[in-house]
Amino acid sequence: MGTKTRGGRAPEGYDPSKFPAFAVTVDVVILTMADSRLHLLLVRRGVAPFKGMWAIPGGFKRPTETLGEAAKRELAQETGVDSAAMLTQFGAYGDPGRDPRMNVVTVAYLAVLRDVGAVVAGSDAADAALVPVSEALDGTIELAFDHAKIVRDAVERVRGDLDLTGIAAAFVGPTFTLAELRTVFEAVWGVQLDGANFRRSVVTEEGWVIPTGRRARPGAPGGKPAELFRAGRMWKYSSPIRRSQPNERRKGNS
Amino acid sequence: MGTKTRGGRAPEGYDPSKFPAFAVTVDVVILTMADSRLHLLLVRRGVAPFKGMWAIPGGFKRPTETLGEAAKRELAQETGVDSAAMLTQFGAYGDPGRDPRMNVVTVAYLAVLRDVGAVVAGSDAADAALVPVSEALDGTIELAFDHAKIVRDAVERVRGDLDLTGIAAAFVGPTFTLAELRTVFEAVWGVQLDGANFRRSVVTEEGWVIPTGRRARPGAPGGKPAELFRAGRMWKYSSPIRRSQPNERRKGNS
DNA sequence: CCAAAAGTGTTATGTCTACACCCATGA
DNA sequence: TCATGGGTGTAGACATAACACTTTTGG
Repeated sequence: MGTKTRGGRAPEGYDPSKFPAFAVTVDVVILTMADSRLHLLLVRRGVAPFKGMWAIPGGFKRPTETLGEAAKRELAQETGVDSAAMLTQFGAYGDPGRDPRMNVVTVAYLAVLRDVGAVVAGSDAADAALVPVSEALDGTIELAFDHAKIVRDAVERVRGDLDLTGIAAAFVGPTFTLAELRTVFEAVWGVQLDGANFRRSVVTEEGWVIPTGRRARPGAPGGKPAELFRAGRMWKYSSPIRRSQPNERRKGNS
Repeated sequence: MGTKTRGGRAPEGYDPSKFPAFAVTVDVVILTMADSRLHLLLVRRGVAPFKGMWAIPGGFKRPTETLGEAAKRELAQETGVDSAAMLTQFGAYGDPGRDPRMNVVTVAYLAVLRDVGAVVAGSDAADAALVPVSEALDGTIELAFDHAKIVRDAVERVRGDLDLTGIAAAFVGPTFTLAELRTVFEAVWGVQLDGANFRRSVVTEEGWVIPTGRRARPGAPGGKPAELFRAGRMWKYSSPIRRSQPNERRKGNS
């Protein structure tokens, strides 16, 4: 950050000790899988503005905590989940007038959880709900503030990160079948994936999934018991232009 | 954003009208190519704290402008570049104590330009400099505040975005040779790329570069004149797990 | 003519897709 | 034993990396 710089040239009109005051909030987009679809945790606002409208959970940052700690605190308050849940900062929003009361800049985090369903069911159903993201994206559910845009950005982030980071594993349990993991990819990307090829991609690629010896029990209709895996380091860097590591360093060609 | 929500349950200890006040600043990491290496524009701080130390340009956000507008304004102030330069928000930083004077949250932007060299040379050389990013990353140049981390994050962002967005084109002129473009990839990724294969990747992939009929004049040592291209829409979504669009929708396999 | 850089051809190797087929289970 | 999903095999299509070769310039 830092006040205006550049020596004495071009004074900025800002005295470092007289800066415009902002409220800083942290909002958390909480995503989870339910019913094979991507869902979003929303809370109903109890106070003006936008009273009674759905919004993503959030609150003021405290001067004594980091942004990440604030996000973790909000997540724990809303869901009771205290763990090292996957929390990713993905954007800051500060348009003038986005909050009619005052100047607010919000820093948005993405949290990926499993089993939020139980959490929501356990809390007061009137003011917290798990809704399909599609309904938030297409406007079926109207959101307070600029939260519609924030949710759009969050979903875009998940789509892009899914195959580059281990974020997919956060949607499923500590151990999971490849069918479960595949469902995450299918829901987030909105496509159908071939189970056979998906398995090969994911088990071939180093560091994605680690087989536990165990197998899951099949569901009602039977079927071969699926292998159970746990998450690996999951890291992958794909790219249209391949990096080459030739024997001799080459420049250009010829 | 939004005050604490969730009906009347669990009052937060925060009155919406009595929020902690923060200064919000916008910092811009300005990257450019020089001497076939990735460079970074730094300014020397003229005021405490960190007086005399190098820092990335930045300044207070005004309540009447968006974060993006603030970044654009800072960029223009520092470089004179007013154009629709590639400006990407990539992070927010708000650790307590990151600014010893007050509570500051900064939103960081990445700007990619060409020809910053001329701009820097034109200004007072004592308080602005173009330095290789490697020197900022390895600590050869010590930066004020948490700017070292901000620069690291910016470079990481460019590395990831290079082949997914059109950001590479922002490093070169409105028209460019493929050798110039390749130099960007090589500098940012720190690799050597085969010129022949690079050309194929980039001209085959739809929407990356568009041939102008013209050719560049070869340099001193001669060589065939290179074709001049301009940037296309440049978009690409690569992924380790392929999306398939089968004739019939399939689920799983069998 | 020579060196240097741009651009094209070529080939072995690897990866991906689609789908056939086998396996293990519940009912 | 039948339906259902899990898991393996595989052939053709396609993409990639490495490098030989041709083209076009400056000196």
